[in-house]
Amino acid sequence: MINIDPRSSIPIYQQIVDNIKESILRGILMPDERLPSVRELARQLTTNPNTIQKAYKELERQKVTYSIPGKGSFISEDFKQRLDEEKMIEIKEILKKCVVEAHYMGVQKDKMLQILQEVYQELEVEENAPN
Amino acid sequence: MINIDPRSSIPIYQQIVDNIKESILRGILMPDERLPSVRELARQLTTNPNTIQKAYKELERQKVTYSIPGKGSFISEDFKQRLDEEKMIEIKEILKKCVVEAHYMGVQKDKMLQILQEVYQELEVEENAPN
Amino acid sequence: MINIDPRSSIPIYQQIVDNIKESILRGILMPDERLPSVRELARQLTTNPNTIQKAYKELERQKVTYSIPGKGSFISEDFKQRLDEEKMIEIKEILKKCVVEAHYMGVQKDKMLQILQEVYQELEVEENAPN
Amino acid sequence: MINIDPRSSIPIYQQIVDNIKESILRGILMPDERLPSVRELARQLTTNPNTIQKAYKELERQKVTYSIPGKGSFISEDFKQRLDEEKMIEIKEILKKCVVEAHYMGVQKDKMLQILQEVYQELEVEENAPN
DNA sequence: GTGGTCTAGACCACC
DNA sequence: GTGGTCTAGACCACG
Repeated sequence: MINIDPRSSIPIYQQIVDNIKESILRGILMPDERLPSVRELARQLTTNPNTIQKAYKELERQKVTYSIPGKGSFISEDFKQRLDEEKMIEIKEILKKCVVEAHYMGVQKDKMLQILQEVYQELEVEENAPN
Repeated sequence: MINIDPRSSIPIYQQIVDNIKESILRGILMPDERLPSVRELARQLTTNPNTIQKAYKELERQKVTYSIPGKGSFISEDFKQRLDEEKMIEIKEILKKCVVEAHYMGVQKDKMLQILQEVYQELEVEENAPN
Repeated sequence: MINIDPRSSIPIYQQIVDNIKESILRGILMPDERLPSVRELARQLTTNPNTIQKAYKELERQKVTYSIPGKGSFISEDFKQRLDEEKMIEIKEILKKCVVEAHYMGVQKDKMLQILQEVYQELEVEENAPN
Repeated sequence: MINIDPRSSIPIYQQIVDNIKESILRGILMPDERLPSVRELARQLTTNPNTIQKAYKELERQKVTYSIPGKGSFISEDFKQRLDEEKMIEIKEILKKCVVEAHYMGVQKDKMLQILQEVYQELEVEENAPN
């Protein structure tokens, strides 16, 4: 389920964090579901338990999961953070970088909008709840 | 013109690269325009010349600029790379990460599309060229 | 009566100990009153009897309760330990940590004194015995 | 400056975090001041660099410090977090535990208030700014 | 030189 | 069994 590229410049623990957060969005992981144990996942991914531990702790810090010592790590209830100005700027910054890169590949505005739509479709997330 | 945040986790040389690429998109820097010399920019940003050198080298590698030995670095003609499958996936990956983060801040699909539009407006780029 | 949060980072047995000590202070549990049996409480809290056992043992160690083999655990008479220098330092240390955390939340001295008063009121303890 | 008790049940990295936060409050560490490097402090405290790293990262996560890779870790500007309801409850919980413990040592309300005052004096913090 | 990541292997408390 | 902490030693990118 979790796919890691050890050659990527993105740290392994970060890849795990991203991967799990995406799985939750996809509905593959449900609230209160138990994640593999640190040792178990370490064996699966043939990495060091410390690396998994780091990923799990980061997830817990972000309140994406909660851990019960002696029991395991579990998916939190779905929640929404406060959307403050700072985070809005952060999203915009990443999008801007995306747009700049896209420009150099000849991808223009309407194409980008289309790709964004596709991304949502691939995540199988229908977030446009009817008002 | 170039704004650097030395406290950011993004390497300084990378910030410079991003900054210049954005300026080109905005039309602030025009083709064949000369960039400041390494020493000049290093003084302006009160940073290490080696860092500037690294940024300029990276820009050249990406063919965003070209250099004439003894003259300096210059902005390349506007160009479009071939949009291969690999790069498409790359864009999608970044967008996906953006979408996942946005989800946890309660930002949904239509809001994201709107933000993307805003980003294009702020870049003052009219890329919807007639086909 | 006893409220346990299995997701808390505080060990369950510790939560039980704290909970019972607080109940005694509130006057909910009176001297010589019998605590539920280990099995009984384990069922109530849907937890492992070993955990309850550990909590009861800790309470007895602290002389908060006493046990009569074959009968059960009972609340001790109200007592005051000798206030030695060591324990005074211990209290101060915890308070200091509290003050440091409060500072970073913008809570200042007079507010902290007020909160401390509130805590006493909520515990419904009138400890200002006439000297 | 930093004092560690390796026999304490409190993790070493946590002791370091607490210690530095207290030093900032005392005015011993000032904004933008540089902390010892990870390796340097590890040598001073005869602990492992990883442990120091963990402490420094936790401080950064709490925005108490900021780090510039290749330069070091620095004290952030003084700041106040939003005081939300959740954190208020947290402070109260710790204070309550403090009060319960104090009770068993025969320390009563007025004595506690006095101790709290002393703690503030020892921290040499005069936070009752005139309005 | 710095911080950041990772591995290998150990010990502990908790349930 | 679980997560949490710690040590010892390694490699990397950055400036």
